Amino acid sequence: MSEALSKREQMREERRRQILESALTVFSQKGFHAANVSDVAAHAGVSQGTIYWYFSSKEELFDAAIMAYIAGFGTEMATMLQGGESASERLCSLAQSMAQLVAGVQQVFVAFLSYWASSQEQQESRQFWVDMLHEYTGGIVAIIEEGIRSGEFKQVDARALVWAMFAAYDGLAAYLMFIPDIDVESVSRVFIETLLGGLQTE
Amino acid sequence: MSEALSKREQMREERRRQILESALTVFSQKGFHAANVSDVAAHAGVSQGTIYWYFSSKEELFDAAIMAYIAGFGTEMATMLQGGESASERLCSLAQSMAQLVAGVQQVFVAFLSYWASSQEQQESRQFWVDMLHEYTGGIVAIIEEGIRSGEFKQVDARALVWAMFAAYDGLAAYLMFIPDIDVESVSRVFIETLLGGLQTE
Amino acid sequence: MSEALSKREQMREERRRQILESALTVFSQKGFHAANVSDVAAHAGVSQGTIYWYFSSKEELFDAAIMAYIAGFGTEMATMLQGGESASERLCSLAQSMAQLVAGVQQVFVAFLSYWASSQEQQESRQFWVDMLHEYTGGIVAIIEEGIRSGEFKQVDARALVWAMFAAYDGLAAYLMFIPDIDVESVSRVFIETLLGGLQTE
Amino acid sequence: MSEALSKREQMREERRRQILESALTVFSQKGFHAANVSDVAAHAGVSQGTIYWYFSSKEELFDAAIMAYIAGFGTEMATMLQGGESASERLCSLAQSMAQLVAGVQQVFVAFLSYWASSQEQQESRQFWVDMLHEYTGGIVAIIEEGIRSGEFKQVDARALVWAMFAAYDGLAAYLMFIPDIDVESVSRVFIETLLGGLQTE
DNA sequence: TATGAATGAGGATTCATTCAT
DNA sequence: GATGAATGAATCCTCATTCAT
Repeated sequence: MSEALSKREQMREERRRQILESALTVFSQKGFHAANVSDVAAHAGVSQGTIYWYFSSKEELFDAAIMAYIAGFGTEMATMLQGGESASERLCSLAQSMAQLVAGVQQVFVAFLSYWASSQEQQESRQFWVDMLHEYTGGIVAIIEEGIRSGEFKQVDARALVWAMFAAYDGLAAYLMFIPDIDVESVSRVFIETLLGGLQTE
Repeated sequence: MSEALSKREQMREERRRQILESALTVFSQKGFHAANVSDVAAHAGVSQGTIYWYFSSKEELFDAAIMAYIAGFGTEMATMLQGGESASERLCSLAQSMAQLVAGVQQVFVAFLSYWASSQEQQESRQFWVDMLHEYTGGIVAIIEEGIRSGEFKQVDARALVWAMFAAYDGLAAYLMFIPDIDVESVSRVFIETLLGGLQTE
Repeated sequence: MSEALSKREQMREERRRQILESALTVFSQKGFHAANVSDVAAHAGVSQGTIYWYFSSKEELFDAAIMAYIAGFGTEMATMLQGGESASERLCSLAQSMAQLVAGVQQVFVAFLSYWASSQEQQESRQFWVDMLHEYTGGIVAIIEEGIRSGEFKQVDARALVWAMFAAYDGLAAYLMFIPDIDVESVSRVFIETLLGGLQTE
Repeated sequence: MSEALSKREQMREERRRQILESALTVFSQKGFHAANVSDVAAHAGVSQGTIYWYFSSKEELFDAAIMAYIAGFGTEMATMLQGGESASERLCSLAQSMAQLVAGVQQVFVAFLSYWASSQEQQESRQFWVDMLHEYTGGIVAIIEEGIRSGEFKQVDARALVWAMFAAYDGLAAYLMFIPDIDVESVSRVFIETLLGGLQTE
């Protein structure tokens, strides 16, 4: 009995994941407004009614999809922060990882930017993302401050600098959408080298 | 006769501008999809039909509004590039100006992004925007290369660096939409100082 | 003064005719509903406003165009009725003329059929057309009755037969719209010969 | 299961038929352009959205309605061709049937004509209608040619004559729209008798 | 007179959501 | 649980008509 139930729940969970994946794909491709619930349903291979059995509205579906995406993103971020010995090296390897991420992120990023931009209300996913962003940047701020403490880096407002860094990568993601010939990797390299040059003492 | 004509044309031009302004405002606030043509009409104080007398579709209206905005942007850009003597000083003053612009740009930027993301076709406005971006960045690339030639700056890929710079400001614009407590000015200062630190010889 | 006035009136009359011609063309090509007043204006080389200076509504314009057309049609009809000596010969030559007319009439015929069909009210042009039809058929009824009196034709309900004849030609006009490969002339010949065969005594 | 399914499909088919019937009625009364989708929906007792669940556009709805109508027409036609022994008798009984049909057909015929006249593109329904017309006329052509072979009729271009016959009935249908006092039955009788008189040998 | 601009009601279509089965 | 069908509000756009110049 309990096994039968858990089987059911597994299936339910599986369906949910399947729908969320489709939602992310479709919403990323078309944006929140241009994508239809029926598109998501078709992509997931279920009926529209089913979508509403799992999610109470298009908004909720979008929020859930974004949040699942961001959450999955967390582990990647954690890995990134581990590479290298010195603060400089760690920043370098981080920059490389972020450059690689950019291509995958771009459409999702734009999709939920436009979603948030168009609605006045505070969505759950918005706060979730802000929290995540704080957490992620927090890790890098820590690295820089470590570098400062160890004398490797000059005295700077680490948090401010990290905002700029992150913004640069997200901005690049956006640029890529309409200027596909930007070579993100080399831009990233020049960028981080110059920043490090300005950070390092001496 | 010619005066009467020019009067008409003046009024026509005036109306057009008035509609474009309203369009920019409304589209920026709500995004392309969430904004209605009737919203724009109401904001401009004209009927919906009038909108269609001046623009053949919602898309064209949006395109025109964005293009007018970007074009008007050009003069500001030109002014920015004039401040300061050395390349470093000029970059500094530019950064300050851009930081101030960011707040104003943010919504337009996101509106444009989401519009562009949702439509597969190549709009006129896309190329226009890309050209403008190239033109604007071109000015700054020139400054940096000047700095390199004069020995003030190290040898770097100026264009790549400028992409990163611009992306950082546009990314900040996007961040501002959901993290309003970012102090753009101080972020900008730290950012540009660090970059300059890495750029300058010695 | 009076000359100036009459000049004006001439110009006015000329304009009117010009608009009516364009109206007939445009309405015939697209039908009443699918054609726009602006189409007619463009075709006539005047502004929309001008149309409304000469005609108070789209309906009135259509009515006027149709009535002018039908009226112009009258003279052609009169000529047709003159050819030939015997009643048979006259019917024959008439049939030939009508066959030639069919191609030109077809679109106009359909245009005002659909116009009348879609509106419950009695338009002026409708009655006008009915009157004309009665007049024209009257001429042919007279020919047949003459043939009957002279012993050339059998005793038949001439009016009924003429309705059928006319209907056949208008029906052919309609058929031509979607079956362009009908050879109207030969159909007409066979048709009239057979009818005459049935009409003639012995 | 299969029963449940077929029940659904039955209902679906039923709804479709119901909408098609309403469409035919409404379009025939007002013509394609003057009739609104909402009129059809109201007449069918469904919402506008439902119409679009079954048909993808107003055009397709119209096409489907006309095609269903014409197809249903086929059986009537087949019956008509069976009455009588000699070719003459069969043509006579056919003529009577057609005279009766005319009243019912008239509005549909005009609706279709005006629809087709106003759209340049080749619709599916056009070819369908042409094919049907060929098929229907084909049956009568066969009767006449039979009559010719058996010596009952003179040697004539049967196809041409049949076009004229059909055109006469469709033309009468059109005339009925604005000259309701035509006595179709007597017109038809005189018409066919005269034609037969011309056809028959001796 | 004639024009071009403005109006706004009306209409086709879409789509998030609900519901009966 | 799941589905397909149904809903109807919302939206873009058209176009006959009017108006200021």
